[in-house]
Amino acid sequence: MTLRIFNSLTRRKDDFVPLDPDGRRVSFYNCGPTVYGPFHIGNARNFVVVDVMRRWLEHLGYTVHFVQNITDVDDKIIARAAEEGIPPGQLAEKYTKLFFEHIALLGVRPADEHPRATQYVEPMIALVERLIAGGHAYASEDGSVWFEVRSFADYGKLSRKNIDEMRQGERVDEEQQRLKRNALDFCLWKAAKPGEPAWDSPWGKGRPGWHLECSCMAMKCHHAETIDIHSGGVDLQFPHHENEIAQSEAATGRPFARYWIHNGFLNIDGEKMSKSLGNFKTIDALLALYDALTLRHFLVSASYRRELDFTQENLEAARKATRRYAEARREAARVLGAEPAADAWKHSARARELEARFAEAMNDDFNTAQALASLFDLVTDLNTVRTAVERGAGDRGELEALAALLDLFRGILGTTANLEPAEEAGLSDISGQLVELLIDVRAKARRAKMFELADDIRNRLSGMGIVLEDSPAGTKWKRGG
RNA sequence: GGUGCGGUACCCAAGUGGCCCAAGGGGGAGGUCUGCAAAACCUCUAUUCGCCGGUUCAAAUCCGGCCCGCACCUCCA
Repeated sequence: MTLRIFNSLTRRKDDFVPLDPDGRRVSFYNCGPTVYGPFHIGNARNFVVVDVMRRWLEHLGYTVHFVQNITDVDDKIIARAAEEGIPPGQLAEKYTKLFFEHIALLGVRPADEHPRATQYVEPMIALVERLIAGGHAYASEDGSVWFEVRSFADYGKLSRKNIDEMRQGERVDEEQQRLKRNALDFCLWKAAKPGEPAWDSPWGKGRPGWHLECSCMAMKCHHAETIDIHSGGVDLQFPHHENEIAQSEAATGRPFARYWIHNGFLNIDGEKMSKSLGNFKTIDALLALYDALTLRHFLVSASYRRELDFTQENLEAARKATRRYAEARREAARVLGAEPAADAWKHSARARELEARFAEAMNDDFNTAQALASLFDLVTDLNTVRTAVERGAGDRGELEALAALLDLFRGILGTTANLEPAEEAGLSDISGQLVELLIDVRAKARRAKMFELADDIRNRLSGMGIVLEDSPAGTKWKRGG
């Protein structure tokens, strides 16, 4: 069973075979954030789905070298810094820090490397010189350097755009048009205006163009001119990734990336979420409404290529779905008393069957939506076996196996217990003790068949957000409901 | 104008030639358990996959036409 990846370059699901002769090492590059503000849940979708892909590749036994850049110098950063009255570098630093904090809240692991554009200016300049030497780029009178699109025959191969059919001249900067030979030519090196962050270059003071960074850092960090996987949102397909291909391949004469992965947009109430539309939701704002497990589950509940609509109803459904497996796992832990061995699932035929279904789904272009079907079937079995064990009739080994398998699935999707809301938290020690006291009083009332009193206690606690659940083993309580 | 994506039950969402009278989640209905609830479990909730034709022994899946919605061609994950 091999992994198949939908490759934007071929528009097919291609078998995944890494370039590494041993077939073990995988070079993976994801376009990271431009740190001019906090990222939003739409950006988070990319970070999360790519995190899941990375985890799956590792699960399959690959050694993944995962690189995600941080664009810490760019027009928007400069503009925003001016608004806030602080140096651009300081603004970038602030939001870089916030980026790491926010991905951590969503359970997204940091990349193996997070190169920053400002640390790679030297090799970027070298790349520009190489392109000029090869006749693919030219400097304009202001000290900027442009990539000459018509010099690269394959231009448009990723986004299937034909240079002649594009709406040339529409919405273009007039000043830039004057400097460029062709409207589609894009900036490799941008001449600095006074006061802007700038580096010395053969063309004068300036800063690297956005597209250039990714080409340069992808090749540098992977020590290769061809990498295995390159990913980003669909909106980056054109022009960003198209331009990356053009400048990289024009320079090296080799394929730049072998598998191009593009995730679909996250809409909000049916409309595209974006920073420019201003309808975005940041992670900290969202975490006040939904727990991290819910957000992450929601983001993996549909296949990554599809559009996903962020609505209150959808999030509420996701929240309930996560409670289903979180609760099941907690109950299993309670009954088991000890953590199962990580590979305990291998001892159960049923678990192996569920694992095979999960793997089949994930190998089919990271189909997390379908993988979840296997996860939920597992949850049903887990609950059934757990109930049986509680009644002294079930197979403990089976319970351990299923619990271990649930951990495995959640580990791959990243919908792990550490993202769960702390349901029993939020009450001070004394309040918790008072709840216990009321439960004891109620138990006595029930034994005395004083059901009216018992129900009154339960109802009033429920009114305070404390839910009681009776079972043969005693009464449990939790917050919410 | 060009290039793509999508339309599957009340909602979300897999499935892209026979395993599909269509997975899974949410919601709803009934049941088991329970003093009653809750939770859990069981059953039911699309003979049908935007519409119309066609190909095929066989189509949600392929082809053609049409109707809707969305994105990209400009910074954007």
